Amino acid sequence: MVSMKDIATRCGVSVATVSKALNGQTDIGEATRQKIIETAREMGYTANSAARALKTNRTYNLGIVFTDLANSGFMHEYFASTLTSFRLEAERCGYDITFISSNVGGANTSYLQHALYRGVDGVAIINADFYSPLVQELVYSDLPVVTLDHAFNNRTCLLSDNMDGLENLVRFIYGKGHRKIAYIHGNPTAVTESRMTGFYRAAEALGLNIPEEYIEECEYHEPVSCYEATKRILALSERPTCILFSDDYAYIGGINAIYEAGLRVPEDISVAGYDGIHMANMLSPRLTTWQQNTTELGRISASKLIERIEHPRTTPPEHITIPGKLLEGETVKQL
Amino acid sequence: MVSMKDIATRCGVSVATVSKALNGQTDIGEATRQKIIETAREMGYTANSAARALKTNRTYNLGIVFTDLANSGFMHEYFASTLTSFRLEAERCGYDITFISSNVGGANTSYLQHALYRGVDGVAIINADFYSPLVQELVYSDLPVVTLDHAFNNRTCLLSDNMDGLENLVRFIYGKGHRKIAYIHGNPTAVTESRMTGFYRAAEALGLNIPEEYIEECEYHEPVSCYEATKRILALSERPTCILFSDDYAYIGGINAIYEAGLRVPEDISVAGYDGIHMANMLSPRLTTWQQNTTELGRISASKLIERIEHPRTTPPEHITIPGKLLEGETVKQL
DNA sequence: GAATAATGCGAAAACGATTACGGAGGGGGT
DNA sequence: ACCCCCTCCGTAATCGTTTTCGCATTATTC
Repeated sequence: MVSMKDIATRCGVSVATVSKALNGQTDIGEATRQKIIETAREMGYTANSAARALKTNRTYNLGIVFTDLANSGFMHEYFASTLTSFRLEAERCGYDITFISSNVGGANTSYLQHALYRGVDGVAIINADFYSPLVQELVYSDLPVVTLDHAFNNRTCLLSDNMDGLENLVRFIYGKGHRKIAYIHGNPTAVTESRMTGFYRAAEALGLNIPEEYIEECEYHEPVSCYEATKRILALSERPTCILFSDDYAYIGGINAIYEAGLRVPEDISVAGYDGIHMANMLSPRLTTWQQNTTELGRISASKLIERIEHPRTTPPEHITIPGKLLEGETVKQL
Repeated sequence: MVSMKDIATRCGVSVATVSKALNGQTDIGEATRQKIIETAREMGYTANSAARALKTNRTYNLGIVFTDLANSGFMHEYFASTLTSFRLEAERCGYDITFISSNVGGANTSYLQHALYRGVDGVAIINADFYSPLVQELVYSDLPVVTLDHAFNNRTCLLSDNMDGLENLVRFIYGKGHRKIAYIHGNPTAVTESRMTGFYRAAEALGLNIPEEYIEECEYHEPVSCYEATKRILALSERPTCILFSDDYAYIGGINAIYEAGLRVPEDISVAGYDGIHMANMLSPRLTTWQQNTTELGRISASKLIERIEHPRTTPPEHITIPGKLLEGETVKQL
């Protein structure tokens, strides 16, 4: 590997001069700068990020906590998509991305330890168990941190508009004439809480009476558990006219239960999902759902994190809500 | 940040001793070692990977080339899943993962430049345009490299058994009594070529006559283009009894075309996919497909890459094929 | 032409670790 | 008592940068 020293000797200048020339310092003559840049190109010079990081204490590396909780062996489109746009924005700003996990090489280190070891400039927690002490430790460390879909005091955080989303969804369904609406929600998290609040808020505002049996729980992103919850609801003596599912993917299980019961969508029963994954539009009938703006979620979380890294004094922590939008689809029938 | 120097002064030993104690060198007395380890823990010491990398020329970082070609804004489950298990295995061996892209911070660098800058110990090319000169440059550099689903001379590579997969799929369908089999293949890549070969090999071995019109092209993972290709096939005067789709996800488009034509699966027409994504089992009827073993693909590519990094002399490059398996599903009818 | 200011460059320390080499001290063999 | 050999630890160089400070040299001003 060719280093600055090689360039320096070749150009007959000092290493300091090479460094300054290559980094655009102003106290270098234009002629020498050009010569240095040129020979750097010729010799195939590549900077050494480790040396730079050692000296400057900046790595231009962002840590990502992305734990596949469900362990389902593949990534939820919501997270995958958010991650993709996060990465895009980070790279646009000159940052690379490293996964931060809590045990590397058998050594059972903490997230924070790992982040410090790698010297990342900041961390985005995209997907993790927010209640775990390891996450708490990381969040309240000195590192710039942004979290996704879970708010911490005095830390910036990006939220999908879960409450509004569900409220709007219910209002839309209500507008179609439905009064008996069931909700199969996901496992309890901050996200679920928000959505439940939205659900009940709409119900109250609209004067809906929601019997207890209309509320079921399933596991997010798990069609099988959704299939079973759906069966329980379909077995009720007073069946709802519309079922809201925890998410679009789990809905695949729900629709199976519905078909098995010999019902058609939306003729016999209406349904709606949540997430707005790509597939929702491909199904037939097209699924009515609330689309979260993952592109913005990823982009903004990256840019806010970088802002906090580069201008810590002038960037206060904030809680930012990214609005989604209704995908009308065809699965909610006008009554 | 507490460094080795701090520990050294606290323990009344030299920095060298601290380093050796912490790294398990044998020329340190047991008593001093314990004392050093203990105070390191007390003081909350974390090693500095940059300094270590600078000195040792090893980062314990693996580069990943993972370009979302389709730009579909979300990750294909096949790649996402492979990536997940790659990461798992890498972390088990004490390696972290960094994305390598060809332009960071506006500077239009090459993959190789980026990899060298970050000093990764090796690179896995999971998803990229293998014909691009940037990839070629990377593959034939001095860095240890493994590629996925695209073989290069003298470089280790992991292949899903695309040829066998398609051949077995066709044989299975043939076994169910089908003789008129259409194939909507994906856009031309090395993978597509293998699958086509498998398709024709089976056809020839079984004495099938495949008219030209039975072969259509669509874009991988793109239901809309698959929808159109399917329509073209359904419009043929002599309609096939079974259609093979490029992949399970694109199939969503195909099924829509089939339903639109008023046909039922598998009563009126049989279908099969490829990939074996999670959803295939959730659909109703359950999709017949060939499941690629993404878990093994990811795991083995990581372990082979690490092997080549750690024992370059004794690890020859190899081309490894990972077998998949048939998911029978319910979409191929017994004729 | 002298004083001052601006410009261009180098010396050297520092970042935090690793490692080859050497040396002190103690124990054992003869 | 002598020599040799372990055991255990320190010295110092080194990895490739960045950055402060200072020193020449040249330009500017009166």
